Amino acid sequence: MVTAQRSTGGKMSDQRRERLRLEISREAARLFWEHGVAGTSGDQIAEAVGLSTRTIWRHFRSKESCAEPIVMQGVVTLLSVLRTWPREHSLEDHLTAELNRLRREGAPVDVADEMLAMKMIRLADSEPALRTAWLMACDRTEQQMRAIIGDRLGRPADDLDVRLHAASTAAVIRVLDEHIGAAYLAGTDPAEFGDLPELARRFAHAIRTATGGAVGDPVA
Amino acid sequence: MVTAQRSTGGKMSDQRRERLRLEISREAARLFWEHGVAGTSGDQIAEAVGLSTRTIWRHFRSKESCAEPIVMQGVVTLLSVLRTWPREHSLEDHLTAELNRLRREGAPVDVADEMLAMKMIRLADSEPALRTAWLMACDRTEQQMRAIIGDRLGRPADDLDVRLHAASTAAVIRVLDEHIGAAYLAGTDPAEFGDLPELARRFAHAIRTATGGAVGDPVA
DNA sequence: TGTCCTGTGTCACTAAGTGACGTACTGTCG
DNA sequence: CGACAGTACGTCACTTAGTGACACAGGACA
Repeated sequence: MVTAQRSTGGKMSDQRRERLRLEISREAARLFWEHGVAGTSGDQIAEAVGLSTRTIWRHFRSKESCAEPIVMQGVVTLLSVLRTWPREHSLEDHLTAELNRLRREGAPVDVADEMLAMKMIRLADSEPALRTAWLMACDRTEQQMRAIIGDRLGRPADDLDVRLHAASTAAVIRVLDEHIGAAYLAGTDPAEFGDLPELARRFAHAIRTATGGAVGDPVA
Repeated sequence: MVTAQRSTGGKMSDQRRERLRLEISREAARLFWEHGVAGTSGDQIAEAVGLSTRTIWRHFRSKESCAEPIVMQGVVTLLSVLRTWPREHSLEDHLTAELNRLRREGAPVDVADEMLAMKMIRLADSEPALRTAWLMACDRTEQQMRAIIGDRLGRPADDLDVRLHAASTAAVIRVLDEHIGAAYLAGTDPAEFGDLPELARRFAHAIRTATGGAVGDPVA
């Protein structure tokens, strides 16, 4: 009976674990933003989230890494949209349609979380510790892009070309995220980014360029 | 005591500072490889390089970051070659010519350092702490690529397109480095990578693809 | 009900990293 | 040459990130 996954056992589900990590991350990010990373202790994070300090270290390997889940929230939407990209659609069409649909039906991630993510990325400019967290989050993005692109190109995820395309794709997503987040926090008119089709077009164009056109078109 | 030649002036020159950081990094990397990161203490690094532990923390903000300089040695050659890329040459031609010239005249970086760099990148697969160091080194690569590409395209280094191209370029350099390093450490025949023109061609092609052709051709 | 199993709290402990202060060396000005 | 200024380094006390060990609570399952 080892084969079937014990979904409802005494063991904490992965989903629940992720939710807890996200909750810790939220409080940590808030404190980081208010008092800086150096000015925030593990004890403070633990107290803010209502857990013992020991439990914090059971869920995160370091203080900086507490920021990773919330920082990932800045790209999970895009990632989940890419994961459902049908082979017969172009990148532009799919992104536009899905982002529009999400806007209508309500985004899966909290707006406050996205704000926190932007703040962390902003803070990463001056705090090397947070920069590592952001880069690690982008690294995980890249891993997922390998699966998505590998699947789309009909090649293994560890194929060299797939890895190259995934790395470039993750890189441009990161840069666009940094750019948009910085502009947003700087007070640029949100309407400028509110135009979903334009936003989708920019992401799609950047990804298409970064992969030399290998990722973007419909595939047979 | 290390008592390295501190010949010039009251203030330590940036070059001397970098040399010292590299020396510390070498010992740290060697210890990380032999005993793992967790199995290496700051005291051990200090003793190995002949400095006090306090001085180690004056030069590095954390234990993991001690690996950054040596890990950077894996890309400094390529970076320095790219920095001297004349506008009227194609990427392929310049890379081939320069890498050949370096091979003839003797490489600027120690072979042992490159081996250590590969080992660190390898170790980064299993040690998250080292992965952050590797990613931070790649991040610095990206900063330098912004200057190189911005200069070549005749646009400011913080231009969005320049940043996108730089990010993609740094990403493919990273992936190729990981790929070649892993193969090398796995015992693949070095002759396979010893073919400089072929290696240069692969890097050039990857960069050209990752920038949609914007980086690679001669410019007027 | 009793027995696993797992997540968490408590406490003692190791080690990463910092602050403060003293010292030795080096170049500079008189 | 000698006093001065600046900087890198050593020493030591100290804070805090992070771990190991063990006990306890609560839910699943017989």
